[in-house]
Amino acid sequence: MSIETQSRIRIKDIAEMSGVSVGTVDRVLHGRTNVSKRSLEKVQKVLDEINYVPNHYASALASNKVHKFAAILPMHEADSYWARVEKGLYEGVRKFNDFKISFNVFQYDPFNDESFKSECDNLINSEPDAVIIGPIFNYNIMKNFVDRLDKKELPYALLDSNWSDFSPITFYGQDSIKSGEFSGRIMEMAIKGDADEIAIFRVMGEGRVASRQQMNREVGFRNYMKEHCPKCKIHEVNLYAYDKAGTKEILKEFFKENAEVQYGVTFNSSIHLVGEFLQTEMPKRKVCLMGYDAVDANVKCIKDGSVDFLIAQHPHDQGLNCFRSMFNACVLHIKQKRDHYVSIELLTKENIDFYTD
Amino acid sequence: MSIETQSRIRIKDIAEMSGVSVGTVDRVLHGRTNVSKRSLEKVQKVLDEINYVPNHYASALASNKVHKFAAILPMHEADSYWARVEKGLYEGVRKFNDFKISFNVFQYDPFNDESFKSECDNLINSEPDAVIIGPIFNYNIMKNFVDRLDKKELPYALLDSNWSDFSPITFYGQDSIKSGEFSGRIMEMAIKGDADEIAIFRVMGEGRVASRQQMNREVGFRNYMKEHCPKCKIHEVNLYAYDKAGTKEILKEFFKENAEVQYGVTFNSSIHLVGEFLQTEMPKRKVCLMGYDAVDANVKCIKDGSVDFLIAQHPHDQGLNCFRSMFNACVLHIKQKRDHYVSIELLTKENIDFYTD
DNA sequence: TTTGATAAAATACAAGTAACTTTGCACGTA
DNA sequence: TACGTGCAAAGTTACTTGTATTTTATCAAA
Repeated sequence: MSIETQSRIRIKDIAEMSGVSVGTVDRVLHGRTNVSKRSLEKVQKVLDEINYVPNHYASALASNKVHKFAAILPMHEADSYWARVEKGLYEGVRKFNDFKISFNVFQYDPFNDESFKSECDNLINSEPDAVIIGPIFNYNIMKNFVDRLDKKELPYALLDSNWSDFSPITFYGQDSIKSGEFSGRIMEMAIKGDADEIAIFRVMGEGRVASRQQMNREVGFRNYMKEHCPKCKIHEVNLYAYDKAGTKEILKEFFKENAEVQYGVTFNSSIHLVGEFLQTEMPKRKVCLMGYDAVDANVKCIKDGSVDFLIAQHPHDQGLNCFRSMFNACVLHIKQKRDHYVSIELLTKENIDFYTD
Repeated sequence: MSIETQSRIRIKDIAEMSGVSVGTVDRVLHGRTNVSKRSLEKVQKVLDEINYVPNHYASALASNKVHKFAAILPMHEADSYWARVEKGLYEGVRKFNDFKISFNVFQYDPFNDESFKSECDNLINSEPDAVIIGPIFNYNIMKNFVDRLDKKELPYALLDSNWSDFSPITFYGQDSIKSGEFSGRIMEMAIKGDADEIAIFRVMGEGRVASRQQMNREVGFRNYMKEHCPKCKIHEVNLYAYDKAGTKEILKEFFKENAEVQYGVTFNSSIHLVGEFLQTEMPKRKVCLMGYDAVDANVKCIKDGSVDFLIAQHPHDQGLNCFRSMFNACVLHIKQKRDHYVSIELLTKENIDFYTD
C-alpha cells in the first residue's frame, strides 16, 4: 500500500485555468467583494471541476494574524487535576508558537458563582479571538456566558462539561455517570463478600461538592451498586476542603465507629487524604481505597499501597488536545470533530508507571 | 497567567545585527561551507547573545522537499491490532499532507523470517528518507536491518518492540511484561477462590506464538500469579491460527475434560474465538474471559458479555503519534522524545464505549 | 474630458531555502 | 606592471503557498 502526495493544485493554477489573477481567485475563495459575475463564474467553474484543498499552513503563515486565545478554569492547587489540564494547554501554546499566538488564563472560585461571572467579564474585556471554558456548577450562568460569546461570534471549546444545546468548536471530557458506573464495577470486583460496607468520602465546600462531575460519578456508582451489590451498605462521610485538622477528626471517628467498613471511595482527587490518614493514624486497619485522578499525592499512595485504585483520564492530554483542536479550527481553518469523550482508565500499582500524562 | 508570543527574531534580523546577508546566516546556521572565519564569528556572536528559534513550519514550506516515508509491518487482517496501527499511520499522512509526503507500507509474514528480509530489501530499494519498523521475533534479523539503515543514515522509528542498543528517533509501544502482570492483577481480582483453575489459550503458527509481545505478556502474567495466587492451576491450550475447525475441536475437548476451569485468557487479540465458541457451543458454561486488543470482534464479545476484560493500548493513536513524531523530526527538525510507553488500559462493558481509537 | 466607482492585476509580505550572481583576492603569465 | 584566471566568500533573488494591500484598467456618468 502506498500513498503519494498528489501534486497539489495551487491558487496560481486555478488563476491560470480560469484566466484571472490569483487575487481574484482569493476573493472568490473567501467570498470577498469586488468580483464581477463573469469572473466569479469562470473561477467557480474551475473550482467545481477540481478539488481544491488549500495549504493550511502556508495560509496561516501568510495571514500573519495574531490569535488571542483565552481560557477560564477553576482555581486549583499545584498538584491537581486542573493544574495538569492547564499545563497541557500551555504545551499546546508552545507547540504552535511558530504561529503568532497569545494565551491568557482566568481563574474562578468553583464555589462562588460571582467569581465566575467577574472572571467572564475580565475575559471578554481582554478581547480574545477564541475561548476555552472549564466547568461551572450552575447551568444558567454558563448559558449566559456562552450567549455573550455567541453574540460576539467568538468560537469556544468546552472542557469537562458538555451541554447539548451549546455549539462549541469542540468538547473534551469524560462521561461522569459512566465513569461512576465503571468505578462501581471495579468496587464489585474488589469486594469479596456480598454484604460489605463501603464509605463514600466527599470533599465539600459551600454546602456542596465542587463539581457536577463529582456529583455524577457518585450517581453512576450508586446506580451500579444498587443493581449489582444491593446488599452492600454505603456510608457517607463529608469532609471539608479547607479544614485539615477537622478532616482528621472526622476520619478518626468514622473508622472507630464503623469497624466493618473495608472499602472506601472518593469521586474527586482527594482519596490520598484517606490513604495518608490510615497509613499514619491507623496502620493496622486494612481498607481498600479507590479514587479519581493521578495527581502526585494519589500516585504516591498507589505506589506505597495505601490506595488500591485510581480512575484517570489524562488531563494533560485533554488540555493539549483541546488547544490543538482550537488551533486547528481558528488558525488553520480545519473543521474539528465536536465531541471527545476520553477513555475511563483504571490505574493500579501494576500499570501506574505507564500512565504518563 | 498569560503568555504572549514574543516577537521573534528572524534570519533577516540576525543578518542585520551581524552585518552580513541572510545567505551567510543561513550558511552558518546549517553548517554549510564557504563562510569566512570573520563572518562566522560575527554571526556566531549574535547567535550566542540571542536565542534564535527558527520557524519550523516556514522552513519546511520553503525547503520544498518531498519526504518519502516507509513502514514495514506484519501482515494482518482487516479487523486486527495492526490494521488499526496502519490506519493511524495513514491518518498521520493525511494530517500533514500540506507538506510533500509519500508513504509506503511493506508487509511481512510474522512467522517467516525470509519474508521480513525480502521486504526489508524492497523497502530499502524504494529509497525512503525515514522508516517505521514493526516488531520481528528474531533479534539478529532486526539488528541486521537497523545496521543497514544506520549505514545509510536513515532515521527510523520502532513500533511495539524496543531495543536499548538501537537509536531510533522514537519508540511507541507497551511494556509487555508489565502488561502481563497487570492482566494477572485483574485475574486475581476476578477469581473469587484461591485455588481456581485458569486456561491460557495460545494462538500458534510455525511452532511458536506470533510475537515476543505475546510471549512476554504470558511471562508477566505467570510471574504475577506465581506470587499472588500460587494455588491456582494454570492450563495451556494451543490453538492454530489457520485452522478454524481444528480450533473448535480443541476447545470443545478442553472444556469437556476440564470442568473446573472458570477463567480463560489470551495474550493476543483472539479471545473472541473462545468467547464465540462458548456462546454458541456451550452457552451454559460460565467462563470469565480476558484478552488483549479492542478489535471489533472482541468489542462485540465485551458488549454481549461473552468476554469480560480486554487490555488495550490505542493502536490507532500509536500509529498516528509515531508518524507525527517522525514528521516532527524529519520535516520540522524538532527533536523528539525517544521512548513512549503507552498506558495499559482495562476495558469492560462499562467503559468500552469511551475507548475510541 | 474629467471624475468616480468598481474590477482585476500586480506586488509586497510571511519566514526561510537555495540557486545564482557578484565581489574580492591570490596567483600566474606576458 | 597589466591583465586574466580561478576560487572562496558573500550578496541577491527567485522560490515555497497564500494573503492583503496597492496600483492599474475599464466603463459609465457628468
